[in-house]
Amino acid sequence: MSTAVRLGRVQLRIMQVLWALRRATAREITEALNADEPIAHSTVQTLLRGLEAKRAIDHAVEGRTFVFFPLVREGQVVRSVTRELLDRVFGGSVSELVAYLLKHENVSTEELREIRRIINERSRK
Amino acid sequence: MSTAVRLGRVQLRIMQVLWALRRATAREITEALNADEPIAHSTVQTLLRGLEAKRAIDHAVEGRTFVFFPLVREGQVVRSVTRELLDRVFGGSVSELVAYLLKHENVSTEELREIRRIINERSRK
DNA sequence: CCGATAGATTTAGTCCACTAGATGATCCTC
DNA sequence: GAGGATCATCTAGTGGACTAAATCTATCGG
Repeated sequence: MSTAVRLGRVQLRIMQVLWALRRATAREITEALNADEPIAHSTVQTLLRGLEAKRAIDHAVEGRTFVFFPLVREGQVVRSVTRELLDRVFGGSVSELVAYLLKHENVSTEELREIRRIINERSRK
Repeated sequence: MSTAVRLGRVQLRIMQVLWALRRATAREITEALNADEPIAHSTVQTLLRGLEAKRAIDHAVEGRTFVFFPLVREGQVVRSVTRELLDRVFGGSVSELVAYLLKHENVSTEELREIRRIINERSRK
């Protein structure tokens, strides 16, 4: 079973930037993050080293710059973090989670239609 | 907007015991947790004080014992932790999360039927 | 070559969850 | 009332995420 891929809040943000850009310098990542919330470049650099230490990313040297890229796929992380919620809070029951979402989260009619479509598609298989 | 109710892994476990039992002594909580994973009683006591400090629980003195009970409702915590996943990973889109669940998590036919039922019920409103 | 600049690395500190031993208070039994 | 059991509190340490200043290093323009 692949490694658990445990990430902190900002670490996840960084991974998302990396998944979107496929490869990016520390500076580019800092700027992308700063579009949402202020963060010091040095902080980003520290977190990048942390991510590298846990083998979530790696870097290539390009001229005098490091270009970072993801080692783990987005799917792996989405899976482990979703499973965590599912197991811890909803006893592993997908239908309980779906029931909760439909009952307590605002879902637009388009979203509802979309969900219905997904279910039909799924049933057909 | 009510407080964020931020809990650690074991803290959540404790809250779940408390929600189930409505009220329990530290000893009872330790035993309940030890059914799943080993944990020292003193650790549980420390965590209980932490939960009390953040106003998630309170206690009443009963004889020479503390009887703990929840102050926050399960719904509040479920909501905040679900929202967190929804926002951080699925861009706040319920249908994306549902799509992910149906595509990547094993869902039994009974579960699928159940989900379909929930949707129909929801649509009817 | 020299300074400015941009990047990488080192170092340090905060905060929080979690862990658990040691100590102290209280009660129950004999 | 002495000894043992039970419970609460105190103290301390680990580890991880996050923060950012300070420092080192290499390159480029002149």
